[in-house]
Amino acid sequence: MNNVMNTIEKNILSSIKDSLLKAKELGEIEYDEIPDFILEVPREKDHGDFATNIAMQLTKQAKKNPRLIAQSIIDHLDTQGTFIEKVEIAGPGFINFKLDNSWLYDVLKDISIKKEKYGAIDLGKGKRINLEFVSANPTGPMHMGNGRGGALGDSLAAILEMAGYNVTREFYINDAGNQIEKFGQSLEARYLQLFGREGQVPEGGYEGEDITQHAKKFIEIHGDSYLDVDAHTRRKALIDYALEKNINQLKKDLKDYGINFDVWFPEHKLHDSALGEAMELLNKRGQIYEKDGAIWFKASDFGAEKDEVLIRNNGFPTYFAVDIAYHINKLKTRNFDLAINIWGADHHGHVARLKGAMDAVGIDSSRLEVIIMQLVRLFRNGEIARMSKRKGKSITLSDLVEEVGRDAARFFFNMRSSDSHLDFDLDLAIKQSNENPVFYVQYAHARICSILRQMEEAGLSAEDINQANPSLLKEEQELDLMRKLAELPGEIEIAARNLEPSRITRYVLDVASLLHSFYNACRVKVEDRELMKARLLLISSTRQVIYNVLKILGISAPEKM
RNA sequence: GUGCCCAUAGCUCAGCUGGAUAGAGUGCCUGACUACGAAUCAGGAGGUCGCAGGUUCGAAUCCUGCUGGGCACGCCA
Repeated sequence: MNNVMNTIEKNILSSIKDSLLKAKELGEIEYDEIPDFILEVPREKDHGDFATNIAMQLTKQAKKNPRLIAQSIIDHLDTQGTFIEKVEIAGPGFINFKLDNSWLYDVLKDISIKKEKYGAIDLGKGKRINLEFVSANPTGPMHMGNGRGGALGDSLAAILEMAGYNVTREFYINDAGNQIEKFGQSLEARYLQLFGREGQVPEGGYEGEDITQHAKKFIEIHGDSYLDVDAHTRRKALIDYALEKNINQLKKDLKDYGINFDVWFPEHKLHDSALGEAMELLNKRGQIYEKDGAIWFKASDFGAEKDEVLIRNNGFPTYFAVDIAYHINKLKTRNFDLAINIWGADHHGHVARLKGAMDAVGIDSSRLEVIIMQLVRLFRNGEIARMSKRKGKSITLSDLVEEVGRDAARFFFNMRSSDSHLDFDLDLAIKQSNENPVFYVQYAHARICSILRQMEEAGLSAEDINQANPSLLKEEQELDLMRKLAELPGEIEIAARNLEPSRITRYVLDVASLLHSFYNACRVKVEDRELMKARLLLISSTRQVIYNVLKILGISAPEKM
């Protein structure tokens, strides 16, 4: 999908390259290869619409002052058929391109045609991505880390889809293994205790009130019928009951949070055959050995710090072994082009060995991307809040959504880049004022909708607006706003390449800010009917861009507030 | 002790593969509603980019060392 800005960049780049060739033929600039250089939108408006550092990058090869090189390039630059109006040398040797404003008018047309699709690019070319995120343990409720991971993952999925990838949102259900064992033992302990029998929550087990609640509810259904059966049967019944309830609760909480997964992948599926096949594969390739009664993977041969146990001396597989089988399933069995995992910082030590394991079984580990997300701290009254005041226990994701709302929660979690620690200010998130950035953006959207509603009073239809003449828009605030709207496809590309949704959050804040500036500087409802139509087209396009971005972020775009 | 992440305005953070005078929000100060939503806008003050070296036309950005904080180093997940 081509877009206005992209086309212009391509044209300027090819003009520069043509000019360089001519300069070379004339002996003005010597070079073997064109070095890497940048064509960017400069931060300073005085530096034009686009700028390049090509002349500075050529100094070494050309052995010439960059400003002289820049002059040669400009001398031979063919600007026919481009929007370039003026070219200047600036600073140490930048070449600044000032464009005719008419390119911005094309952007408005582009938006009015593409609508919800404006911003879409074909970077991904339909490549299949498996994006696994949240994957909270089904042994209890979700916490802040799951909230951040959920917001990050879902928005990243939307960005990648916008960038032309085919994305599967996946949740891995840890419904097997050691922690489920502990879960069962904890449930059993409470079950027995409720009948006055001896019961002990195991070391590292689950002490939370929710475990007791499960046991009580279980008793309401099954009474004492599991009191005198063997422990294995009793635990299995308790686990089956509580796990299903917890998983259903996870699904409900995530849905309330605006996240819908395509695949819920249960760990127990891997224990049938995938795990054995993975072990066999590693064995055939000579990547495992036995020591102290356990089976080890030679992870240190593949960039990890040390070797890792796959099968414990009690015969049970480790989490790591199952994870290897899971990622073989993703990248080989299901053959995704790329698997992206979002993990909390406390799992970062796992990255090198899992990538190593992929290489060891012959899967290119660059097909596995792990986003490490730093931890979240909640603040209330300027202090770290760990406990819910009302419930007296740790604050869950559903507590947070209940308190601040889904929009604020998702916006705040996507305001910071994933590798920076996130301080979540609860007081700010619930504030319905100008201090709260999520309201700032939503207000811009509602404000536009309000004006558009009044459009009919002026006897104008959406049709009339789309036929408006944008070249009437000449005010500084109008041009600035249009320039920003033009950047959306480029922002999507950078966010997709860097796997960084927070970039989009900041972008939409900029759009809202420029809209408000425009609004305060220019009236939309003016006497001049043609100008009014053009301005309506501008705000209607702005509304579309805000809407598209908020949709990516999973945040509502209210028409009234 | 070893590895990974972080350190930029009073506070919370941007700064895309090295580029021009380091930006935004918030807080503080001064202004703007008889006009489309003031949940808004315009302006001002506020910096040794943790410290010290190095690489080069150019470093907040890359390299090395140090300081301070987070996380991880288990036959847990």
